[in-house]
Formats: sequence, structure tokens, C-alpha cells
Amino acid sequence: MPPTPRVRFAPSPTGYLHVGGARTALFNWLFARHFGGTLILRIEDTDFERSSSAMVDGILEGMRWLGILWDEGPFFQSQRLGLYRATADRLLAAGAAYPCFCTREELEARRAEAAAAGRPPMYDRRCRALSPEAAAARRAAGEPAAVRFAVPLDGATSFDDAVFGAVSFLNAELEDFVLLRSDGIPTYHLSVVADDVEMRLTNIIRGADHISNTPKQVLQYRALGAPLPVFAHLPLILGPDKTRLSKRHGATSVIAYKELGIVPEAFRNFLALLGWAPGAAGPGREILPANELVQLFSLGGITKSNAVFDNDKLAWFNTEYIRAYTPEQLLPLVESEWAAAGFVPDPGILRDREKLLGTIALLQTRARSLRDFAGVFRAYFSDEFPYDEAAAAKFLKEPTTAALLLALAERLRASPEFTEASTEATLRLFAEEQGVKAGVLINGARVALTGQGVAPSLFAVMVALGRARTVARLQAAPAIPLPARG
RNA sequence: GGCGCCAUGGUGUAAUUGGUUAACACGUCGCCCUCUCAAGGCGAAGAGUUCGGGUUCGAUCCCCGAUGGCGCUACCA
Repeated sequence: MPPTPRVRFAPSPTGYLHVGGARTALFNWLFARHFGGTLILRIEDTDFERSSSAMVDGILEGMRWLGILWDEGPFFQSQRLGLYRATADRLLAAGAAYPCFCTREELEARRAEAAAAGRPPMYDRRCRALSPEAAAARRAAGEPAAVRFAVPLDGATSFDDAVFGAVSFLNAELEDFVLLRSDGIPTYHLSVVADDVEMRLTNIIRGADHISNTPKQVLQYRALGAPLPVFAHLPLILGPDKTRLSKRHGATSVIAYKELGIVPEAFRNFLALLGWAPGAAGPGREILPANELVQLFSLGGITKSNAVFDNDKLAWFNTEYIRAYTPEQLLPLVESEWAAAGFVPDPGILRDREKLLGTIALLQTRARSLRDFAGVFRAYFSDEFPYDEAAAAKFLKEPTTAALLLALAERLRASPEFTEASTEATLRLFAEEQGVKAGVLINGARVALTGQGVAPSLFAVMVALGRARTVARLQAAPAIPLPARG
């Protein structure tokens, strides 16, 4: 292993950063950090039709959100066309490539013909047979030509993959693939190799969907006389139905998970454990912050089989990380969630920072998502909040309950103290006097105070809201709408 | 179709690399706690390692075959 590995993440900006790409980026980052190496970001935008700068921005945003910072780049392949043409020329000069004058239409026709005849639809290599003179003459005459790689006719090309082991392909199965299109734009096959060589990459960590492409690249390394990097192919991430993860499985872009209220550390931790096992962490240890992931990471721990993306497990990581934050750390995330949701908290609540942090602390242990703070937790931050119909129907359906809460409000208003202990004592005493179960008042009060049937301990809620709000909301209990009984 | 890769509970992964009652985490279910819900504590169910052959005293692990899934099969990446 070279002292300082150089790796890259090379997304194609034809879409947002998706889950699989993020995992590839993450593994490259973990690998680079583990060995003190360099992570290069390279944008593979040679498909001008499908690439866009908006997608580039989206990819960078997703990486930054996950905390995957690169050391060099971003480099854009669209700005390195000279390198690819020069590389193609070298291959041509070495006799490892040849110009091909077949047009797209001819190629398609022949492919259809071959398919109809039940033959493999491979390029028939007819231009490979052209004499150099004839080819040169046609080029000189201005006839457009693509450049194809001359794959050896027999033998096999193999490589030793860091996760899959020895992989071998018969050369006869490989087609004379196009390196440079007739318009001078390189195909993926050429640009990856040219860049990976030029950038002196030592390890290529990428999705397993590239395994079949690898022999075509190995052949080019050999023809170029370039040292072969170590390939490590990552198993793919599948949806719950075990088909490749795609839009129809729901959120597929990394930013969509941010919008779902997932916290970046949770998503990163979850992703790291998809297809990789931190052997040295010991059993039962799955909550691993970035520095530990970096320390534990090794290509040897990568699995060969595809992994199914499990939303339940992600949700678990999310709750764990939300709980683990200090309220000070969590507050900014909550604030951006509020902004994203268009929710405006009560200025008075925001002003008392200490109390605000206390409220966050009270709620964070039971949040599933950042979204809860602008959703079911609204009543803690604003006087404008909805009442959950099911909760109201369940706990306030007895007409006497609201009246009791009204009376309780008066007791709480008049009590000398307003602490968890005092409010609880007041409520229980009142319940006893009225001959009702404390639970009736507690459950009813919970709905009146929070709009929800579920909340932290009622008395902690009262203290968090403060006496004035608690009294006012209890007084409003008779006005809480009950769903019409159908 | 051809080629390549993969295959351990519902999911993610372990199994000193041929010798364990096949482990851990998520999820599920039950109990405890309790003002609700989470959390927490305790416990349970759930795979005999896709199937069939082999090798071996002994296979999750090695070999062969089948099946299934995924990937590649473009002048996309």
C-alpha cells in the first residue's frame, strides 16, 4: 500500500447525488482519511445533453451536507478534452486503437440484423481491417471517424479486486469499444482512464456496476504503459423489493433525506454500515461517529452482496443522533427546519434562550425526525397549533373534563409555586377533591396544552410552557373543537 | 440471449477464515416502569446458512450443478 493513497469520487451530473453515489463518495472519503490520503472530486460531464450545472451544485450540496469534503477539485471533464484527445492519439500511435468510419445508422442497422439472426450484437470490427493508409486518406478527406480500442482477439483480461477478488473476462467477449466519438468528445471509457492515470490515482473505489467495464480499462492501462490502480467495487444498494434503488422507492437523492428531517451524521453512519462491517468495533457497536468510522474503515470489511436500504434502521440512527446532540447543537438544526417548514415561532419563546434550550432538551429524546419540531412539537414554540382530532376525541369527549380543566387553571394560577412538583401536587389534590382520577385530568390537560395525545411528562410540559401559557391554554379547553361524531 | 458477480432470520451484518446451542444491531411481540408516547430494563419469536450433489471424521466456509437476484451488453456514464 503506497504511503499516501489518492482516490476520487467521480459523479456524473445527470441527476442529484443519489444514495448509491453518496455511499461511494463516503467510502472513498473514509479510505482517504484513514490512510491520510487525498480525495479528488471529478465531475464527469462529457455527456453534454444530460449534464447540468444545477446538478453539479446539487451534488456538492449533498456532499457538504454529509460532511464529505474533498481535497482537490472539482475538476470538470468538459474542460479537459485536450487530455483525452492526446490520450487517444497515444493509443492510436501505439496501434492499440484505430479510426472507425461506420456511422451510427450503419451500426444500428447491423446490430438489429445481428439480433434478428440471433448473433451477439457486437461491433464487427470491419474498420480494424482498414489499412493505415486507407484510413489516413479517408480522414484527410474529412470523413468523420470515431476512435475504437483494438481489443485483443483472444486471451483473457483479469484484475484482482480488493473486495471481489480475482475477476476475469474473456477478451473475445469484449467489443472494440469507442474511445473518442466522431465529434471528438471522449466516451466514459477513455476519459476515466485518461483522468485516473493523469491524476495518479492509486485506488479506484466505485460501484459494482462498473465491474464489467473494468477489463476495458485494464486494457487501456496496459496499452498506455500506466501502473494499474487497485480496484475495489462496492456492492449496490437495493430498494426493499430488492431491485436497484430508484425513484419509485421514494426518496433517492441525499437532499431528500435532509428534507425528511434526517440528520447528516445519522445518514452517514447508516450509509457506512450498508455493505461494510466495522470488524474491530466489536459486536453491538453501530453508532459510530465520523472519526471512529475513519479509524475503523478498511476495504476488507466490505461485503460482496448487495444491500437493501432499510428506512427503519435509518430512522433509528436518526433518533439516536438527535438524542445525542446537546441542545445547543440541535437548536440550529431545529431553526433551519422551522425556516424550511415556514413555521414562525413565538418571538417571546425565542428570546429566553435558556428556556428554549430546556424545551429542546425535553423534546429531543422523543423526536424521530427534525420535522417533528415544526410538526407535532409546534405547541411548545407558538400559541398557534392545531389540536389532534383523535387525541381530543379520546381525552376530552366527556363534557365535564373541560370544565374541570377550567377550574384547574384557576388553581394553578393562584398557586404560590410553579414547579414540576407543585403543579403535580396541585393537580392530584384537585383530582382527589373532585373525585376523578388524576389520569383524566392529566390526559385532558396534555391535549389542551400541546394539542397532542402524546408528549413528555405533563408537569415538565407545564414548566416548559410557563404558568401564563399553561393557565391560558387550560382556560381555552372548553373551546377545543371535538370532531363531529358520525 | 451472451458475459460477469452475488446468495446467512423481515432488514443490515458476524461467525478465530472446515469444528460455536449460527452471534450482534434494526424491526416485530410480551412484561416492567408509568400521566400518554418515546427512552430504559427484562424476556420471546424468527435462519440451520437458496436448492441438489460432492470432498471430508466434520461443512455457513472448499468443488460441481441448478435456481434466483443484480450488473454489463451504446459514438450514456
